[in-house]
Order: sequence, then C-alpha cells, then structure tokens
Amino acid sequence: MDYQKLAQLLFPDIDTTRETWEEKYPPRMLSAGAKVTRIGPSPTGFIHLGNLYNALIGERLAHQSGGVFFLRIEDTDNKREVEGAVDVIIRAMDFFGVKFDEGATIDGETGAYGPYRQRQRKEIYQSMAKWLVEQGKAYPCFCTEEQLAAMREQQIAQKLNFGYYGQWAACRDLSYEEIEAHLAKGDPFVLRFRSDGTGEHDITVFDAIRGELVMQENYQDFVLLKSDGIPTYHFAHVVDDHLMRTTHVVRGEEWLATLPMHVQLFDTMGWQRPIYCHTAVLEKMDGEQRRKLSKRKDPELALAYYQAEGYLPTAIWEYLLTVLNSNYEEWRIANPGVDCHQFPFREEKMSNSGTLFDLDKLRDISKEVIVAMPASQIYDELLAWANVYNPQFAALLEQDRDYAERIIDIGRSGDRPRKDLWTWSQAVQFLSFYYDETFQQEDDYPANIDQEMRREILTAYLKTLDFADDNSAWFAKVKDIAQKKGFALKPKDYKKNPDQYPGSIVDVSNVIRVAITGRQNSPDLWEISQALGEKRVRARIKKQID
RNA sequence: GGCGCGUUGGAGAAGUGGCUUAACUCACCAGCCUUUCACGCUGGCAUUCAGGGGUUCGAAUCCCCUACGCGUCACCA
Repeated sequence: MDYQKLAQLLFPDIDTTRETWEEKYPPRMLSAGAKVTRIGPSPTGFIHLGNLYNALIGERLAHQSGGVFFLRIEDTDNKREVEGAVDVIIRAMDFFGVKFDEGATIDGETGAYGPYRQRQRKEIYQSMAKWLVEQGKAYPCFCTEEQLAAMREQQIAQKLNFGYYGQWAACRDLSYEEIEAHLAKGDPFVLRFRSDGTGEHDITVFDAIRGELVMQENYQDFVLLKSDGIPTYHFAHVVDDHLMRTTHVVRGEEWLATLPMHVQLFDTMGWQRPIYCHTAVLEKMDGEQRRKLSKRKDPELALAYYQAEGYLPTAIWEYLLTVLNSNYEEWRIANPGVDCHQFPFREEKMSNSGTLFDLDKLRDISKEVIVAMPASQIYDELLAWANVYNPQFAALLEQDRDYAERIIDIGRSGDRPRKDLWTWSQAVQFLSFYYDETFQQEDDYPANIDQEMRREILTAYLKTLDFADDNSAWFAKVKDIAQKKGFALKPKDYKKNPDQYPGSIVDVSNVIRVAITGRQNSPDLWEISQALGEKRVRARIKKQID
C-alpha cells in the first residue's frame, strides 16, 4: 500500500504539513520549571464545580511557576453545543476569580497559540491526520453504525472485549482500490488510528497526583477524525496540547481509562508527553450511598447555584483549596489575612480518592471570609448580588447606605465578632427584620410563656422603655420587670428549680426580642433597638400586645 | 464481562517501617462564658487505619489474597 497516495486521496485539499504547524507554534520561551496548563470545557451551557475544581488546579500550577494558563473551548461535538455557552463559561470563571493569560474571550481570543476553539482548528487536525496516514498509522473506516452495533453484540455474546481491534477491525486492511471505490460512492468514513498494541504489554505513565501508573497498552483502533472531519477528544487533546505547548494536563479521573490511547498517540506522533494530573471525582452522600455529583440530581454541582445563593467566590476558592491540599487550613491559620493565592499549592499533595463535597465546611469557611470583611465591602457585595437576585432588597439597601452598614456591623466589633452571615441570600434573610418592608413576625416565643404573660411583659416593657438609656440602664429595667413577674434573674436558678419560677430572665428577654425582631436569633437587642429607632420599636411591640 | 483507579472517625484529611497512646479543620456531643441565639473557651468523639494472611524485634506504612466503592469500554467530552 502506497500510504502517500492514500493520504493524498483522503486529504486532497490539505497542503499544510506537520512542519507548518510546528513552526507556527514554536516551544514557548519560558523560564525553567514554568508550567503551561489549561482547561478545556465543552460549551454545553452547563458549567459545574468539576470545571472550577480543575481550573483552580491549573491556574495555581501555572501562575505559581511563572507559566501560562489558558482557556480552550472543546466544541468538537456540535450536537451538544448550546448557543451562548462560551459566554457562560467565561463569565463564570471570571466570577470565581479564575484568570486566563490567553485563550477564548467573549469577543474573540488572545494569545499566539490559537485558535482556541477546536472547530476552528480543523485544518491543523487534518494535516496531522494526513501525516499519520502517510506513516501508515491511520486508515479510513467505512463501517456503519449498524455494523458496529452488530459487532458489539457478537463481542458480548462471545464474551470478548468490546471495540475495534484485531480481526474485528474490518477496515484495517482495505486495499487502495476498495477505499477508492467507497469514496467514489460517496460513503462517509471516519479515520481510525492503527494501533500497534496488542494489549499484552504494560505501559508506565507518570501522573503528578498519582505517581507511576502501570496500565495495559492500548490495542483499540479508536477514531481520530469523525465523518465530518472534526477530531474526537482523543486526537484533539494530543494535537492541541502538543501545539499549544501544554506541560501539565489537569483533568478528571474519568480520563484515566483512555490514557493509554493518548500516550500511544503522543509516542506515534513523536511528541513529548505532557505530565498528566488526573483529579479525583467530586462525590456526595445520597442517603447511605456515596456517589459522583450528578448534573441531573444535584443542583449544587452547577456553578450557577453558588452564584444564585450568593456564595463568595473567595470562600469557594478557599474551600476547594482545603479539599485539594488539606494543609491549606493550617496555612490559613498561620497566615491570617494573607491572600490565598500566596499558599504554596502542590499537586502531589492532592488526594486521588473520591472527595465528598461538604456544604457544612463551605459554610464555615464562608463565615470566616465574611467576618473578616469590613461592613462597607459587605454592603457593596451584598448589593451587587441583590441587584441581580433580589431587587426588592437591593432597593432597601440603596435607600440608606449608612443604616445598612450600621446594622451589618451590629455584634461584629471586638475580639469575638459574631459570624452570622455566610451567603448573600442568607444575609438577606438574616437582616430582614431591620426593614419594615421585609420584617416578618414569626411565632417564635418561648414555649413556657403563655399569651397573657407575654402581654404583661411587653406592656411593662413599653411603659419603662426610654431610648435615652444606655445598655446597662436599659437592661436593669428588663431585670426589674423579670423580678416583678417572679422570673429567675439567673438562668441557672431556673434550670435548677424550674417549678419555682414561670421562667428566667432569658425568657423575658426573648419575649421582647421576638416582638421586635420576629425571632429568637439576633444580635444584641438594645443595639438593634437603637438602630431601628424608637418609633419602629414601639410600634412593633404595640402590635404584639394587641 | 474486560481494563483501570481507589478504600485512615460522620466529612476533608496528615501520616509512606519505630517521633502516632493516628495531627489539624468541619460536623456532632458535654461543660463554661452569656439577657437568647451566636461568638469564644475547655473537654469528648478511630485501642485503630476495608477484611484476612505474610515479612519484621517493630506495619496505617512493605508483600499476597479477598471484599467493597467508583470510573471506563461512542463518529460525547
């Protein structure tokens, strides 16, 4: 078989060669040790935590080493492409603070190693494919879907390995004339890799996360080019990451199974293999079962969920860092206030077993992030979020910035600030009672106080209430009321002898608290009252008495 | 079914032959502080590293077997 002739028959219009592209995309001039990484999301309209997870690793690896981190759009499957999905990806990454040095952008792209959208790289792939045909390393396959399905069934029946290989590779040894005849008829074809593997040997691949991997060599004649001339992931990955001079390929462990294919292709092309970093899958608990986070069942997989809930990008980033390098937390404690980008991230510290996604932990980290923020910043970010997701509350915030900052700061001064806030949607809930428009009276009164007693307490409170009092004078009056009504002034006394009192000072305080704030969980009552103002406080209490 | 990856408390995990009576953080529980809730503090929470065998003076760490979980086997990525 004259492979040159075959290559010309298959790709008559391709006159660019392997060398053309090698020259166009020379090795990058970077200092030793600089890493080049990328993420390659598909524009399916759904961007998830896994994308961010891998993006963060790539970003850290590149930027920590003085390297390059870029965005490549893997749009080789036109069936799954969704309009506007590239924007979604870019905006989400930007929102979560992932910065690219080159690659696709909203209105085009930047960087010298483009195009960064795979569909636009068709000619490059075809040049490389043509070269492989010339080497006798690739061949056209005219098998139809039906034929392949039938083949698979036979393989199942005979308990053989699935796939296109060995004697199952019907088109592997087609003669030039047979191929020409197919072409003349206009039969569609895919281009397959001619694997020289048998599966009898093992290969060794180094993985930066997992160490040395010993795997069975590839023996499948997998598809390089689909019938529309667009490459499969496997071929695109090898060509792109070589030509874009990627040094570290960060991707999910679902790619481990096809790693031998990729390695074989790199070797056949005569290219240096990148260093692979296969990350663990993100899992969650589903009842008793542990399973991979799923797009259909788990809303928290979508990045849009975190935006809608108002999670802080920094908190998500820090959470992912703790998952990836668990010594991050110790570093955080030792370096309070230091930007998390200063943390020395190490790929070899990453875990290779599946990771349970823990919203409780995220909440804790979020609280820490917010508690460290000044009120003005909280105001700005809360407002920015509310403008999109809760315009009613945004309007309230904008009415009076000073008031908003004041209520945000209640209970946050001193060495032991409250950590009440963890997401912006939750913050709206938490702050709702400071505004009449969002105030909701819940029946959260202490269970041991009946309605009659409630009324008595509130009536007495209203009578003695004086906004000129300071905190201690104010509380002395509350105590006075409690004593007159027979309540225990020390919660412990009531706890010890619950039959001797109708309740304790705690219950009295809480009756007042619920009347004013609508619930039992709130910062210091007197500070709240001062912020709300005498008129509102009196009105709310009066309403409860009636 | 083949191939592959994994398995240390409820969770993230540290630990790769003796510094480990298994770190740290979250969650949980108890106590303290406190006008509530929170915050904070103190203590508790794996006699044991999936199970079983072996190597060794000594094993979570090395070897073998088993079990379980997960991934993958497309002209999807």
